Amino acid sequence: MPPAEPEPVVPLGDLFLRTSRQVRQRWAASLTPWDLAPHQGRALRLVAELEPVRPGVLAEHLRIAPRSVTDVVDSLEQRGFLERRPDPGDRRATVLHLTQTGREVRQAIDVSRRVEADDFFGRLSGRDQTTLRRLLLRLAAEPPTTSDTTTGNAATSNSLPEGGPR
Amino acid sequence: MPPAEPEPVVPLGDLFLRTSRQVRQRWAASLTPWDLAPHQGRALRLVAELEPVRPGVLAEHLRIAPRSVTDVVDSLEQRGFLERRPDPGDRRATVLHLTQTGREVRQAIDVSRRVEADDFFGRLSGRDQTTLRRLLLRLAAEPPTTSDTTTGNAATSNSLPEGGPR
DNA sequence: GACTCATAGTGAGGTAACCTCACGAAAGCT
DNA sequence: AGCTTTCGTGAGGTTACCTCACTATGAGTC
Repeated sequence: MPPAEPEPVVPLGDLFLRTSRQVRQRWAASLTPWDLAPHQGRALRLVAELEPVRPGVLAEHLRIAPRSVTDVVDSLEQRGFLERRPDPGDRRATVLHLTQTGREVRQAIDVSRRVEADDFFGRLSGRDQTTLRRLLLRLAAEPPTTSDTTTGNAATSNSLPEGGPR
Repeated sequence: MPPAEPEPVVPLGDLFLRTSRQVRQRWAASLTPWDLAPHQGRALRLVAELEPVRPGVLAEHLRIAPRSVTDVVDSLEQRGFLERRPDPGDRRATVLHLTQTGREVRQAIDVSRRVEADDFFGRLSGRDQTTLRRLLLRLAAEPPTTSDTTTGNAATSNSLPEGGPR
């Protein structure tokens, strides 16, 4: 037999990324009615989740530099989705609160998002969805080993202070 | 107990995105030895795949505007990974070819990439990997619904001409 | 209570990856 | 021949990030 089949098997990683792009597209689509960028959506959700939260903490959760959070918060505050209040316990600090509008929008997005997800993953049977969840949980679970390349920095869970190479 | 539990079950979409972030991180890591950005890696791979390819076509595959391809190509040409040659059949046009270096780098990245993927997905049993592939294939398969613009293009959806809302 | 050092948020200014618009050169149609 | 389209790119804009430097405050030490 001559040379083996070219084996056009798509590598798992490629497949995964290709699929995730669709998921991201849908998530972005859930935001368009409010004309929000994905990163704003993420911030909104996090603020809702951590409700009285300081910008610095938000920065950690978003994995961006504190300075960048200022901008995101600016944009959301300007839109009336959240507001800055002085932190009663520390006069250097600020705490972020959702406004009523912000809360409503957040919820509406959440619904739309869930609808999108159900639609997308609904193409799998219930059993398959459960399986997928199990597999993903296992993959997402542990910050995998090291296999570190560039300067022994903590690879995967890279906290924000490092200005990662973009 | 009146109000039901908040059900802290992570939505599938979230889980998926969270996992995909790790995959992307690894893919980016495969590129750092050559100091390439992900979008450069993608371009390199595509050029290798379509070998004598015109910038415009590359733009479609990358789903970015033709003008943006010029920049990407500039950067890769400057690094000596590919070169522009006049298109013999159309003197307005240009065709892109990988250089020898480009070809080598492309291949090295490919290997590194596969290693990363194996490492990551290796946390699943062989059976589970097969299952995952099956599920992903089903999800990635058909660009569900949505009005198709350019007839049955294999593309996921949105071809480039639309400047998406950013 | 004053000294020192760390921390919170932000102004100034930079970069990278995109974008649109406009344009010259060549191609294609009639 | 003209008219229209297509190819790639110059010019200039936007966005989402970044670092550095700074003020105001807090916390620890004497």
